[in-house]
Amino acid sequence: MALLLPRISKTHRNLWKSTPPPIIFSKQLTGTACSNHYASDTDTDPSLVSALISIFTKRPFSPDDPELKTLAPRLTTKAVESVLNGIRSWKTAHVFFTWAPNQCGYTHNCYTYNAMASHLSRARQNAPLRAMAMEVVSSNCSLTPGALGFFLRCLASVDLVQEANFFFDQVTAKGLCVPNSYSYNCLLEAISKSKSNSIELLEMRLQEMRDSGWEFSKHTLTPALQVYCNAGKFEKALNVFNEMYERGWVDAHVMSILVVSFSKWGEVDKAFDLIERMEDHKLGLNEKTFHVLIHGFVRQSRVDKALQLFDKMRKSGFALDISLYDVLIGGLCKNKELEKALSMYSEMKALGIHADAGILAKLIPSFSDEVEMIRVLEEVQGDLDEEDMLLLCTSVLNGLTNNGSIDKAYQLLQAMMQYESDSEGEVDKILVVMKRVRPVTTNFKIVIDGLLRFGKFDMALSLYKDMIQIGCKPNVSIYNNLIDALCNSDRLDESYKLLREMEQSGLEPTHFTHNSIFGCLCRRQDVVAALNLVKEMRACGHEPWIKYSTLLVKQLCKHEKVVEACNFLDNMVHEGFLPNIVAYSTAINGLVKIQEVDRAVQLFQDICAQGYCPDVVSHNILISGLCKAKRVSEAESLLDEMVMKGLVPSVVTYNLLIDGWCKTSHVDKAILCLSRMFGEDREPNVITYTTLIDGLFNAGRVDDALVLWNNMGRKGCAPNRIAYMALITGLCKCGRPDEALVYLREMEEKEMKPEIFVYAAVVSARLSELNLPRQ
DNA sequence: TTAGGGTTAG
Repeated sequence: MALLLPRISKTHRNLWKSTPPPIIFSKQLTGTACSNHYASDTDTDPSLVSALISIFTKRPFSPDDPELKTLAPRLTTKAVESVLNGIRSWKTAHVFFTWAPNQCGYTHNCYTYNAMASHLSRARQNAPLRAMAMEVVSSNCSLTPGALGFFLRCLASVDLVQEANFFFDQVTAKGLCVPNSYSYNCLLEAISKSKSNSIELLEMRLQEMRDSGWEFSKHTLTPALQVYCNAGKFEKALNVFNEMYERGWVDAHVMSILVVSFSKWGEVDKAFDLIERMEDHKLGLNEKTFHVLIHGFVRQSRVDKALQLFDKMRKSGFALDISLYDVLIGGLCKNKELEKALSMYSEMKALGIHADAGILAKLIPSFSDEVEMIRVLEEVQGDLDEEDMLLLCTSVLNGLTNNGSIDKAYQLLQAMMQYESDSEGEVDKILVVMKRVRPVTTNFKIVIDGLLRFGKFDMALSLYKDMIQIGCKPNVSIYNNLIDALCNSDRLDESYKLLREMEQSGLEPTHFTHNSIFGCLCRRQDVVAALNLVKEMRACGHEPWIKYSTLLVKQLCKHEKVVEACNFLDNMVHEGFLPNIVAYSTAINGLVKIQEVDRAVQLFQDICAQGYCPDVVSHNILISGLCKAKRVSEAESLLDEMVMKGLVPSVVTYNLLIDGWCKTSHVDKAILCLSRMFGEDREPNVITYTTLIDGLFNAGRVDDALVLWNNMGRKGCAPNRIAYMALITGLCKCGRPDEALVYLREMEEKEMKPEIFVYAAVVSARLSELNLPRQ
């Protein structure tokens, strides 16, 4: 392709460089190009042009108008161009444009094509524009590079980017045009408007330009920057920007491309910073960019910056329209900044901008009381159609439900259900308004959800039945919420009934539906039903939530049904749902709790062999079991094993061992364990200290216990109720009731309530001191 | 709308 392009002399190139193309379509472009080309034409006869315009715009238009026959022989391309530019309607222009080449001796040229193309692109008439591009090529119409650029811009302005590329290639291949850098820049601008990633195409065209000796200008690099920004290619975009910066080509348009891109990339602060730097250089954003940025900032949940931008826009004197208020009020409502939203609403009213249903729907839930919400609805109802009224009614129902006025919402929905019924004699005006709107599924969902939130399950169920009654179909979400709420109150039969109704109505249960019921069965410890449901879930490809499986295991273990718990886990494996380490740890803990330590160890080893990697908590559970069984040395070996595996023992791990050593009368080993904690940089907690203090008292080492108590305080570890109770009972056990009493008072001063046995210990110790003779 | 659960002291 590049071979078709002639080498251009340096002076010629510089000419193009010094006259950059205008950014926006301009009549001047068409005019200038035309007058140059048709310098030899006789001047257009104004009477001919006005006569043609008059005939073609006259209603009814008749192609057989005798005057046309006399005018036809005088037709020139220049006249056709003037007529096309003088007609307002694209359709009329098209009729004239089609009529002209049927006249003897007349053929369109590139300027008449462009005049028509301009009409079609402004009217967004893509199909005829596309057809015209093909016609230009097939009719072998020559184009100047400027005319080619203009046509490309027409195509690009209606997103016919592929067509623009194809057209460019066709006219160059057929030799109808020798494109220059301007034509290329127009093509690049078209490419930069493409919605799809067009980096490859851009780079290909840039290479073609280089190969043909065309110099790059601001108008070459601006679309390049746009393409890289659109594709999120930061590095490449930065390179282009730097080049533009060095050449002094950065202008407000270039900056706007960057600002909008930063906004799209979520870098709102950077975008804002850039805007402020633009202001320092007296570069302003245009109205469209302000709009794009305000919408973009709100989309990025940065209403703060959007508001600041809105303020700048206001100060720059731009018109503030409803769409801006809409997006800002929407953003503020979403952020729960209701006061600000309402103040924007007042501001827009003061400016004489009428809020539409969309804005009102966003605002209604911000009103604090139901009277106000309902008043807005009553006020605007005369001006709105049914669709808008439905939007507002939905918003009112939402607002009432969120405000806790669920009964009012229920009452209004009941009124909507009496759609178009007789309202004569109705006292409550709002009910009359509501009866004019037919309720839809969303309305039922809002009120049913509200009722469920307030625990009014029976009302919710009855509303569900009502909606079916009036022919409104419940959706998945309504079924899920009803089923979940019923399951949470253990109303299992009704949940199953709804599940079946859901399936019969053609709706597929989701994993949430199934898991609601699965959770209920697990809470009930109904292993058989749970496994049956799991089979059903497997058929649907739904995975049972592990938290419920674990819950079932825990419940079974709590009731000493550890064997059943283990069997359940085996069955889950059989169904293809592998329990995780947490579920297994729960079962291991169950075994520990019924003193089946060997079986606990066995299960632990089994799952290790299956490839599970028990974590710190799983190890702690086993260590706790071994300690309780007084197999503390084995427990300590397990600690070493953990470390070898790369696990970092937790405070709980050490606490368990300290307790183990204390309870087996090896307090010194427990103290060693505490030192090990310090060595490992593991901060002991109140449980560590309490455990050891209790151990020291039991070993009769009162002073050591008291030293540790004081150390604990010094280390900033505040004793809690259990720690105090251990200290007091410990002192009593060691025959120091007076000191015990001091700490008991201290404990009471801190408003910690001791258990009865603490008082009993003090009393008992006191009595021992008295050494009363046995009766 | 939806997960993540299991271990320690008197």
